[in-house]
Amino acid sequence: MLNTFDTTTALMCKALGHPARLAILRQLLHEDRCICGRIVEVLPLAQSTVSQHLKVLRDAGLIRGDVEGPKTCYCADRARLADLATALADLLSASEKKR
Amino acid sequence: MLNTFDTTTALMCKALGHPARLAILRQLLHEDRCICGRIVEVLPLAQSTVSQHLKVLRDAGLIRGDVEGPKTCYCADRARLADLATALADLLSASEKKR
DNA sequence: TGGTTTAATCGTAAAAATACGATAAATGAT
DNA sequence: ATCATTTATCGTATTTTTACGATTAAACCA
Repeated sequence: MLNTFDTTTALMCKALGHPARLAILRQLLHEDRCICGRIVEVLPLAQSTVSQHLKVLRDAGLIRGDVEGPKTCYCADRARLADLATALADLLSASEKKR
Repeated sequence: MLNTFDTTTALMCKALGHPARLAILRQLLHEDRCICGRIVEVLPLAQSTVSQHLKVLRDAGLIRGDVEGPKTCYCADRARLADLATALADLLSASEKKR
């Protein structure tokens, strides 16, 4: 009754299920690439908290982070986000067929 | 930096951010309408727990529940789910334009 | 009316999430 | 080599989530 689809989709949804993380993702989509410090500037949260949120997003596969010297440059994984949007749309369309 | 979009979208994502709730939604999409007891049959969770998950989904606007005598008949709000899929897709396409 | 069925709510325990400051680790600059 | 910058991680307190059994409330049936 709960399958792989559920757990991976739920993981992504869960990652987006916090306003701060959604804001972080939007920031990354907007600026394309940015370092942790930039996000700390924009959000009213401590550096350690932002770092924690970035980890959640990364673990869900929604963003990637390249270490560049002492900095880490983050960017959104657009394909994964597209996958999620598709997964939700598919959930709907699969059930439409049998109506 | 965190707006209405973020909070409402995050609320829906958060509701979907648990495998059991995703399974419940899928069940409702599949069977179109079903009562709480039916979901309890399908999931390995206690009645009170299922009821709690149904409340979370309802508060997020993803499902609706009609009281029918002693039973409550739940159904998925397809429009809201479509809205979420669209919101995520828009998030992407809005950022594509400026690349 | 009394008993049954159904679902919500209450109370509660355990686990997870959230936020922070402090610290550590790594790199770059002087 | 030392110092500054940047980010991850640690430790921790607080809040929230999750799950359960027990109880309540409402409606139906006999």
